Amino acid sequence: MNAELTSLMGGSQSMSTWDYDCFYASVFEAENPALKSLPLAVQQKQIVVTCNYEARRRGLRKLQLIKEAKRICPDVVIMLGEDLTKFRDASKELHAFLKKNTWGNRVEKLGFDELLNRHDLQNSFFQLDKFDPTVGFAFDASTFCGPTYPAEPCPSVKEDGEQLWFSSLDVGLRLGSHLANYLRHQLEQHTPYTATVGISTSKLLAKLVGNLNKPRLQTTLRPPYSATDDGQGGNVASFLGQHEIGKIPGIGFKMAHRIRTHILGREPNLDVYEGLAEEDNVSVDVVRSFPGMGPVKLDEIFRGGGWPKDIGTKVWGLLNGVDDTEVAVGKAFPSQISIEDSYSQVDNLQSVRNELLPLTRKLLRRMHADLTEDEEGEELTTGHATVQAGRHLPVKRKKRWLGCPRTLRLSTRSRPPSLPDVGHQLHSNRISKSCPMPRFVFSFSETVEALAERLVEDTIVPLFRRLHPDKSGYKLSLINIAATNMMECAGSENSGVGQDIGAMFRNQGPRPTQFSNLPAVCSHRVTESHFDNQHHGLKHVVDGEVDQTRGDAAVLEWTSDEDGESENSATPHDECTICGAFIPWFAVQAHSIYHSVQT
DNA sequence: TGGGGTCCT
DNA sequence: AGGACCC
Repeated sequence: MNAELTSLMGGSQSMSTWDYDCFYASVFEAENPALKSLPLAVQQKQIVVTCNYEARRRGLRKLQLIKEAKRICPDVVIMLGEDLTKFRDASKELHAFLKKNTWGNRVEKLGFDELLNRHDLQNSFFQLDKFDPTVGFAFDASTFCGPTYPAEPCPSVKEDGEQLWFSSLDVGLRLGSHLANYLRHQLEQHTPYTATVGISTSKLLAKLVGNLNKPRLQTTLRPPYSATDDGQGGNVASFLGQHEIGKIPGIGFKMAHRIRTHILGREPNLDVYEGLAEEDNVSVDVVRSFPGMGPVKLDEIFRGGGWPKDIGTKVWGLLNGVDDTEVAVGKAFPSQISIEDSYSQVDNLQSVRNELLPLTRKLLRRMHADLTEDEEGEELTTGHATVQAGRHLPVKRKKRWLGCPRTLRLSTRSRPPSLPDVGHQLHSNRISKSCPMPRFVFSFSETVEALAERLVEDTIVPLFRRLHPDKSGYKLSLINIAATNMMECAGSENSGVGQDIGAMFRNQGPRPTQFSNLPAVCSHRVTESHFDNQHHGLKHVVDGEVDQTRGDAAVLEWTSDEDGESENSATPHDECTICGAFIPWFAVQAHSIYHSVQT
């Protein structure tokens, strides 16, 4: 394996990004399944923040004006989604689902509907026992599961008997694709939600490749990633190169604008409504091959923008498919909680007070929901432990703070003077003031209602006066209250690296009952017709009726090691000295752990 | 154009 | 305290 490849793999082999399909709309559909067959849009103020696929089929889009949506699709069903509570709750459930199936708590959240999951193939349970399919799950390691980019392997590779790149990268990605498929089906079985997944070796690549097959499918970026010796370009370069520069995660509106301006030699025409004009598109390929382009040039392009010091190097890396950022460990609580609302016009102190009170109540409720736990919380998380704790019933539920915000921040946005402004809405207009979070808000003995009133009068109104010293003259279009500067409270658990091995054993594989229809050993390969891309939105699970063609049994069939794989296999296997099963290298460690806890 | 979040300077 | 980025 060459050094470039090692760098692309980042040592982590494989990871996936999970994107829950039209998330807000799915939450409403989960509440009321009758909505599934109707065009459904979720509204915040004047816009459609998301809509289901039936609505998209009829021409609706995300971030469309409500007016426009109603014009295009008069019978659209509209749900109000300004209160995020139910979405946040659903998001937590989905995070918990993936976390319990992942070693080392390597599940990072990006917003409410996106997760990054670092696969841990050393510890994941594949093919643990060839004769007992209930341990782990079986799969055909000679194929990728589900759609890939490119769809077919490079022809030149097949001719090449040596298959230089047929390495741990291949194995890791194949495995990643099967693991993702397994987990997607688990998700669909156990929750009302569906997800779209991208599998690759970095956040950058996994996120982008996941966009290729959108609802309810997965896509894996195939090797070879880097250029091979015979001059074939790698798939990373060909895949990334086609993307418009602003589509690359990490290159936002401002940086994309600077790059386009430099490449085009003029300001792009930015129609805020139509997006970027076709002739102003600048692809990654064009940027990368622009004369003199490199980290130094990029630093020059970004000079004076207040970006981090090493931004040129970082962006050059992204353009070349290099993203070394680790999947973060899932945090026990957020590092900031904020509540905001927008208004047509708030212009006097009494209206401000009227708006501050409900916002503050919501903030305090959120602090209780997200930053506290029951004193005996961890003992009560599983049914098993509940029985043991039952001896002490009735249990006194004492709450305690897990995290403690030390700062309170008030932000406002003023309505811009109503100039028929052709200029872009580049600056956000928000201003803020902060102060220490008063201690009394952490009291468990007073009601949220009482605490909120006190907080508004004692703390937030004074903050507001500092923020807007002039008695009048402000026209607020937004107020935001935030609890920030979060500190971990003493005594909270150190949610370190994968401690509950027992729980992982219980969760890594399907329950035995799910395999009750399976023969103990299946020796045929998974056929094409089993893959999701063959049903492409045709078959769905309808209200509790499970579509058998999508179940574990159909998708996760076994391929025996000895026939297809052994002679030309690039996947090393070891024979287990205890049970005699052939174990791929990546599962050896997990397999031995399996034996060690089996007794 | 919403109601959230992250990290960096 | 603000500004970039993300969804």
